[in-house]
Order: sequence, then structure tokens, then C-alpha cells
Amino acid sequence: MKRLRNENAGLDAADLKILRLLEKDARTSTAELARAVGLSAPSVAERIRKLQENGVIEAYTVRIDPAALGLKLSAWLRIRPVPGQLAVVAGIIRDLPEIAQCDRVTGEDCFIALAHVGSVAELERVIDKIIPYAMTNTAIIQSSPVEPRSPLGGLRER
Amino acid sequence: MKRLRNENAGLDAADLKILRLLEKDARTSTAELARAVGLSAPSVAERIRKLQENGVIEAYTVRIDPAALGLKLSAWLRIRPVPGQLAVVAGIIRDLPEIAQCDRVTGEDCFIALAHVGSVAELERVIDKIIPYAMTNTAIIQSSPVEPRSPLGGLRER
DNA sequence: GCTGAAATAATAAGCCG
DNA sequence: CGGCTTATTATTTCAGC
Repeated sequence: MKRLRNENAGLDAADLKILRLLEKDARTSTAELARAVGLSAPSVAERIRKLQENGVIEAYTVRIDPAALGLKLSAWLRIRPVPGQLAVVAGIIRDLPEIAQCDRVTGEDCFIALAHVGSVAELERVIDKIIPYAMTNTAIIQSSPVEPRSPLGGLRER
Repeated sequence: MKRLRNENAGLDAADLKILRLLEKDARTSTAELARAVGLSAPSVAERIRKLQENGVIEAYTVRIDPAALGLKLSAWLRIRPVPGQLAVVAGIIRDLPEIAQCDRVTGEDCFIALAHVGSVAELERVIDKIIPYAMTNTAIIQSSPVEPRSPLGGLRER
């Protein structure tokens, strides 16, 4: 396997392959990973331990389909707080359990947030919590041309 | 444990607890999950099997920190294709490995996409692929007031 | 990083309410 | 049908090299 260590943030080709396989199925056994990269199982386990230690692997998690839970309506909210209310709005967003993720961004919109709800009425309830302190723009998700996929794609081969 | 089955999409309180624990750490052993919900390990395994079967659990995956890979720049792109080019733009987005997710949405922006890149130059390269066929608006992520969290939050207690 | 042994965990079979 | 216990198989972890 080609030597690439100390490029791509200190990860070699085996590390990248392990990451890609774990992204596809986090329950892949170390034995199977070992076979895929041509190392022994304990070596793979040690590499995974280090990937966690240096923060590359943040967590092992399950992807849950909101629609299967009855949350059939998802929406992106762009949120522009009125002057002086940014921290208040951030607090409100954090306290809304329907918000599954929220980033602070540059540009005229300060926040972009994802909400999963069961109905338009619930979406209205979410927006009404925010709207006293911010201008909002809501875009309902119709489909997902790119389902959440690996950030590894951003790595340029060097 | 209170009986809630056939509410919340057929999930009872034990199922929800299992899901919440797996979201926090997908490697939690069935024995530990069993202890948490007051069932035996095989019963928990059977519930998990059914949660996968009916699509609630879509996948087991690892969360990877793009910054730890050297992808220190992330941005939300709002993309409005010029008339007639929507399918072309969707194809281009799918083929850009730097795009980690993309939703089609209602409103004047047709797509909202997340990019992870190593530099402003790489971001420019991504935008330049799209811009012949669409108007774009780029918002750099500064921080994340709400790190990706459970869609279970959207469930109303009934 | 490897091998081989010990400890853990997942899975399967058979049984009960 | 959903759950429990026991037995078997697979996987992870730990020593020593």
C-alpha cells in the first residue's frame, strides 16, 4: 500500500480506507477491516483508537430516519436576529428540540438551522418561538440529491 | 415502563431509550442497553433488528471531524439554477466530492448544499463548477451553536 | 506491527406467558 | 408475539515478542 503518511493530516492510505469502511458500516469487525487493508486485527484496532484520540473519529452513531418516526416535514431555516438579540436567538435555537443542527454563518443570515417536525402546525410553533427576535426564511426540504456523505471527499490526493 | 406502543410511529418507551443511547454511542453493548431499559440482551437485539427492518435505523456510522482531516473551511451554498438547468446542476453537485450533503428545497433557492474544503482556493474551485449553470450564495460556517443532534427531539410526548 | 490466549459480546435455540 | 435463559460462535482486548 502506497506510503502517504504525513500527508492528509497524518493519515496513510490504510487509515483512509478504514475510515471509509467505518462510515459505510460502523459495525464492520476489526477482522474484516484488517483483511481489507492487509493488516492484523489488533493493528487496525490500535489505528482506530488513535483516530479517536486525535479527534478524527468524533463518535459512533446511528443514522435515524425522521420520516420513519412520523417527522415527515423537514425544513431549513435561515435566521437573522434583530440587532443585539443574537445570543438570545442562539439560546432559543438550542432549546428547541426540533432543531437537529444549526450553524452560525457569514453573510446576512446569521444562522442556518435544520428542523424535523410532524406537521406544518409544529413547524409554525418552532418559527413562532424564534420570530420575536429574528427575521426568518423557511425552505421546506423536497428531496435530497446528496444524502449525507463523507467529508473525506474533500481531501485532495497529493 | 409506561406503555406507549402504537404512538410515536409504533415505538414504545424502551425503543426510544435504545435509540437515544445508540445515537450517543452506537457501540453500546446490547447487555448495557438491556440494563438501561430493563430487558434481556436478546430482547434488545430483536428490537434493534426490527428498528432497522422498518427503516428507523438507517445506518451505523462514524462521525468524522472535517477539521481534523485538514478540511478547515466549511460552507453552506444556496444554489439557484438558471431555467432549464436544474437537472444539470443536480448532477454537478452529486459529482463534487467536496459536497457532503445537499437538499432540494422550496423557495427561490432550489438547492442548499454543504461543502468541506481545505482552503478558499478549493472553495472557489467548487463554486466555479456550479456557477456556469446557477446563481450561488456562499455562507462560511463560523461555529455550530447546535452540533448535529437527534431528530427524536421533534417527537411530541403524547 | 504480529501472534496467540483470555475476556466480552453477539447470536441462535428452545421454552414460557 | 414478545420476552427469558442457556449454549454456541464471533469479536475484542491483552500479553509477550
